[in-house]
Amino acid sequence: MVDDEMPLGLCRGMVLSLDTVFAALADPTRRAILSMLLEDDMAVTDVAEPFEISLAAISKHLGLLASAGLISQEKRGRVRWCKLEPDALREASVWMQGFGQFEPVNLDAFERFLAAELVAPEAECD
Amino acid sequence: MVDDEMPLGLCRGMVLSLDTVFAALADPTRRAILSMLLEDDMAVTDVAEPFEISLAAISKHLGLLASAGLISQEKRGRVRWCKLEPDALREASVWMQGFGQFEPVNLDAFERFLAAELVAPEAECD
DNA sequence: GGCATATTCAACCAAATGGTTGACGATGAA
DNA sequence: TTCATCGTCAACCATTTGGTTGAATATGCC
Repeated sequence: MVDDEMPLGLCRGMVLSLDTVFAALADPTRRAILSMLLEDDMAVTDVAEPFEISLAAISKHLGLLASAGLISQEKRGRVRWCKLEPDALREASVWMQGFGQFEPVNLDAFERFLAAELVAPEAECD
Repeated sequence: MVDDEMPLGLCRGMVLSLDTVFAALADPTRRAILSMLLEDDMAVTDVAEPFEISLAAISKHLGLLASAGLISQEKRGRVRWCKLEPDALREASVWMQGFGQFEPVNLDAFERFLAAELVAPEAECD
């Protein structure tokens, strides 16, 4: 596809961050990691602790999140600290707003959502 | 992974819609299609017209968007009309806005440095 | 130095993804 | 009826993804 022919101003390089951000968010393990980092910064090992997959797999997930800009990582001593970077979501969020006249910026809705989808394993999750 | 041990209430089947919605949004062709449908409903052939990939590939993309709930498809005559369903974005949008809204608790100098350093170069997209 | 801990790397694997082509069913038009 | 159009299906292919394991690298501690 040639840029001139691309619909609605899409052009290569511009969409890369949307690609990577949305792809990063498409995985439930990575979303769970982001939720954990919402509480506090964490070391890689501690991030991995609740999951059953290998540490190497978690390390890959963290690398992907970092390359999408959703987290940052800083090595102090032998521990690599992972920190949420919520700003990276802004571009994607703005993109999504373009499609909706959803009620914008509703933190109540978010908290309800977290309650329902993230922090409530009791819901028939036998 | 056993559900009991899953962090933050993740359990299978529950997060499926976020998975599929974000995965659908992770592809630039599909986002372009959604942008086109923002203007008006379109037939599959017309959706495919600006792209260089095959009609079959576009058909697959549309099927994926439909299964994610982001569009609906209705066959009238021999034409299948595609229609944007922006409501499907609401859940994902709420999820993202929640993260974006959290004022970073511990935004220190290092992170600010990273943010400045890693900001994508302004893509001049006419 | 020697050992344990923290994390990544490299090689591999299975499954999913995004694309192709050609055949096919369904529909509208001549 | 015959033909062109609309769209999907099936089979295939290359690449990416998400996982594994085992080795390697860094760092902290005794």
